[in-house]
Amino acid sequence: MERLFPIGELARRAEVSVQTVRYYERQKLLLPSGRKDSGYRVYDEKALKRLKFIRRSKELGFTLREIKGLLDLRVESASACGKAQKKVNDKLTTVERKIRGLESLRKVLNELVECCNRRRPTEECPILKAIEEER
Amino acid sequence: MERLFPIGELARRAEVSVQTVRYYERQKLLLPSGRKDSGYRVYDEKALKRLKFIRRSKELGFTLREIKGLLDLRVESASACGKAQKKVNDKLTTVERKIRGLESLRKVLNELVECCNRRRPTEECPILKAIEEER
DNA sequence: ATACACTCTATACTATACTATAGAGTCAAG
DNA sequence: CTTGACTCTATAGTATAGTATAGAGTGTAT
Repeated sequence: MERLFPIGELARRAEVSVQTVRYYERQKLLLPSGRKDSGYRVYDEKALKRLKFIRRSKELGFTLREIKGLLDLRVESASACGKAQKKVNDKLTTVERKIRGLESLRKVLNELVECCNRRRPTEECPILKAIEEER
Repeated sequence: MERLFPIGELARRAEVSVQTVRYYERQKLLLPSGRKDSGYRVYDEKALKRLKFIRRSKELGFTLREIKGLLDLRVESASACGKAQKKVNDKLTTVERKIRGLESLRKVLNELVECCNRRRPTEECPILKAIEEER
């Protein structure tokens, strides 16, 4: 028997607001595990994981629509793994491009720190050099 | 003498709309290099670089406010390099957390592909394993 | 000199992702 | 058995980041 908990606890543990959880439900991103007789939503640990995944993915620059796509990959994988493969590869391409962009930005930020450390503040240190890669 | 070009060419080359360029100007993110007598905006290659930087940063999940912060780092670096160092380090922390999140997501996506390749479609392949790291 | 693409300002509208509020019901500790 | 924190639905409002349109002027190729 897994422990169930109400929306307030879910929201607190995922560090989002209760309204946001209900909003995600309307957007079909996160359904409650069930309802009490009173109508109160109840959630389990899996729902909490899913909500944390949503929050973190948003921080990585995915829209709710894209996040839904990512979560659907899992659902489809059991029944139609082959069909989903192209989708997964598309997501991989996107993720890898984001990683390259961020690594380029990290490099330039590190160069900025170096400029400061070496007391050469008049150097160019151009942050615009970052993320110049073409698609 | 550097070649100057109008807003339409700038927008086309940065792959954004003309309205978006004017919107960024209102948000003080990108000023034209100058104006013609007619009032037409003119831009140079540096402005194009800046606009591309804005577009790419947005794809990496930064808000316009955050992008402004990144671009201001460069401006401040010449005059007050020392003072800006904490800011740069904060940005580095953010960027590195994003990279780790994306690498975790990439790992899970690769596992999904592997599951398909090995014809083991009934495995769990749980995408929820991704991005579980706590802050 | 005219036609057609481009630009100007100002304003209004849209999509996404929340956030707040009202008014009513529920839960649980003392 | 009450009181205070929590939850419910429904609806409205907000912030961000554009997008669209109107009405007027500009640039330039023929």
